[in-house]
Amino acid sequence: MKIASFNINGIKARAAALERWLDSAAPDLAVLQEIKSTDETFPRALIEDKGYNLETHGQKGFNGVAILSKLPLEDVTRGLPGDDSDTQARWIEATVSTDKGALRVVGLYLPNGNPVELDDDGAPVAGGKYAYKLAWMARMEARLRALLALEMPLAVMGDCNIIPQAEDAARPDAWREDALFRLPSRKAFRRLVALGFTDALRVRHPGPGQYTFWDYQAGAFERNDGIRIDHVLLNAYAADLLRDCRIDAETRAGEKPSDHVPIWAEIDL
DNA sequence: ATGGTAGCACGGCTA
Repeated sequence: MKIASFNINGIKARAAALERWLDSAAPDLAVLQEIKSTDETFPRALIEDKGYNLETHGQKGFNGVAILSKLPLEDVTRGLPGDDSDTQARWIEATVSTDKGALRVVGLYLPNGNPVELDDDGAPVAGGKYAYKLAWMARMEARLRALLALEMPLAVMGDCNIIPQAEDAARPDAWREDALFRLPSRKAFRRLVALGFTDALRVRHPGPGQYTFWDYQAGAFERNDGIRIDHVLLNAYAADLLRDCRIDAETRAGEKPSDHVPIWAEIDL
């Protein structure tokens, strides 16, 4: 089973690019981020006409996540628990089953967190975007603990808005104070991974220079000024089934591309 | 310190 994650940066603007990728990569399941669409206005036919089931968790204008799958999507849940006042659509879950077993899948769009606002003591300013990012990651930890307790294969995939290590950026020094790379962000992410996850790309293809995002501005892609922020995290049950993991970087060179590219994993299920 | 690009939706926010 080939599972993938792709931040498409607007489903309406990305119809052609998404279609090209679905036809060439042919994932069995994919989580999408930044659909920037409500559930009602999502162009479902684009995906359903290719034989995929589709579940969306949308929002007008911003954010929004979705899961598409050739297998039926079971036990679908929407939203990250832990804060009823949070209206941002950044989390969706579903289960798929084959004759070999079942897989629980999380599709997530972790908050960017910029601009970083700190008080005089260096603490994140309450109500600011950076405080929201860290609080969201604390809620994510609680949900991941509950999912790990299911003791079944689990894939947590999406735009994590975290550069895990210096080797995951072409110019790490340019990101030192950024919400994607500053030390408290990396520590919070490391804490999540340490709950019991494997970074699928890192174990299959270790080393620097593997990016999933290049800014639209200042010719970042042409200069290969990229960062690795889209991740496939597998619990031990799923990591035991991992065959391969790759980044489809060539999609960034296509017509009207997203600023992110897909990452996929082949799982023996 | 600023500006550079893109999406949504048509003004300004988000990234």
